[in-house]
Amino acid sequence: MNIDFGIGRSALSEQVAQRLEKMILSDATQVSQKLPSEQVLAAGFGVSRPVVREALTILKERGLITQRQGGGSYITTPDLSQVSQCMNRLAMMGQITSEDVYIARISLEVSIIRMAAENATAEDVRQLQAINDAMKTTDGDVERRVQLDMQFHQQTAQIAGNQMLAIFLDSLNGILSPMVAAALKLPGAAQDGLNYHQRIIDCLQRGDADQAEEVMRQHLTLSMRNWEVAKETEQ
Amino acid sequence: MNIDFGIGRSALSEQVAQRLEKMILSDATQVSQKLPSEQVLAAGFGVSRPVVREALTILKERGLITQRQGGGSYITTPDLSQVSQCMNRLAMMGQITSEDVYIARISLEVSIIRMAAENATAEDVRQLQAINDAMKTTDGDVERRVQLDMQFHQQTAQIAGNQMLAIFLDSLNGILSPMVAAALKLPGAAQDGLNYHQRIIDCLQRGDADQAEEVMRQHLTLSMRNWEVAKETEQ
DNA sequence: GGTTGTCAAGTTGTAAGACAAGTTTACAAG
DNA sequence: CTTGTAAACTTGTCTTACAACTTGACAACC
Repeated sequence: MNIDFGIGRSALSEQVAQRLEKMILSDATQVSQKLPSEQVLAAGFGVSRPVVREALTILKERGLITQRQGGGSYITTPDLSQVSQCMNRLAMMGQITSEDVYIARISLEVSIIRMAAENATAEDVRQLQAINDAMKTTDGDVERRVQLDMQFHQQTAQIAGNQMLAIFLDSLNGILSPMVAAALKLPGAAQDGLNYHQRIIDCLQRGDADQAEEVMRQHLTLSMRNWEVAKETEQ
Repeated sequence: MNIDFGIGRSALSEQVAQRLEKMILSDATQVSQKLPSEQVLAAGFGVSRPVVREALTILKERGLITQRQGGGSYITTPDLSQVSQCMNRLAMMGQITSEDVYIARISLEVSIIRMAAENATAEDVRQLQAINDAMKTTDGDVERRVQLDMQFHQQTAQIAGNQMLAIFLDSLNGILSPMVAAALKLPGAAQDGLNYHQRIIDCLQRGDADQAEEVMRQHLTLSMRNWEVAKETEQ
């Protein structure tokens, strides 16, 4: 055995993974297609089955394939939440500061709300209103309140209709959630948030992008200040 | 053997990976610390060595550890480029449209250049000028020209001083590069870009954030139009 | 003919043992 | 104290084996 298919002798599994990834990414029409069995792949690449398994584990982690025991390996499209998970790890390892995240949030959402105001339909406005109404009935349940809050802002990104910006915003949620939760502890902050949301909804209904942008900027700037204060008092 | 440490019987390696990840992320001070050997881990979790190896492969893919043959496994901080790689895969698999990416770019860079104008030092301006000067001497070499172009914009993000926005912008580069390269094929586009860059540099030197924002928006909007035209003529 | 139950083949998940390749450590020689 | 070497340790790969699960075909039955 040990037939050499042009693969060097170090980091074998990495190289096999790279080859397979190239094959998969080269043609997006292959989604849901079945991969050859691990045995066949091992024979084809001239390596052992464990090496192929490691390569497939890497691809699985990258979201390019899914495996079912006894079923086989199938090509899939990566999940959008991967970016978010990546970001959370970066934050956990101290690579990103909370201030930067919040400032980035403001930049993103100001752009998003402008686009949302230009695109919003009556149905869109109704959904936002429903979320904001639900937030009014969460007295005490901070976790639920924060969840709905995030959902409100994520919904504006959906209305804006830009997938890229939606992914960016989503990638901040994991880091933002505890910060928003802390900011909500300040007296009046919860009601303030509701009011701002309502004003934003009204802007979207009128299609007033300029005003929506201004209100959102105020809303998030104040929210960031609240978080800073809450952080100080905790220490 | 087969001692049960509380881990179920399906997706063993996933569960081991999750446990190890929690241990690693729980304390950021453990960076560069050595993990127990695969044998010890296997014994500790009550699983076989291949299972531990798969778990470590997952962590390696997530950038949380590095392994050296004969040396051991060490905890590391994930690379910032991981987000970029993620995004490239999403784009490759057709999850993101090029239009969305370019619009997101404009949103990001408009915010970035404002912050950059407020922070820029004389040294920062000098570096930007150096990049732009280098771009003037790349006649014909489109690849080099695009590379410097991206570097110019990435440098503004560094000047802005927000790590989060810098990561976002960097994550677009892989998708943006071929688009910028296509746009540069139009007559006059290259010279136009240089002029816009120069105007932006001047704004930063004066600390004129409003003007910088306006010029950047013009620059990128025109660049996007050029790409759209170039794309049409190619087909 | 259509449906269903059963079985065999194929596939992934896990285990165990072995060796190769590289690193680290300890110790002895200088 | 330095240096060289050997032993122990660790990761990388291979092989074999079996368990768990899925798929597909085939036969029995309605």
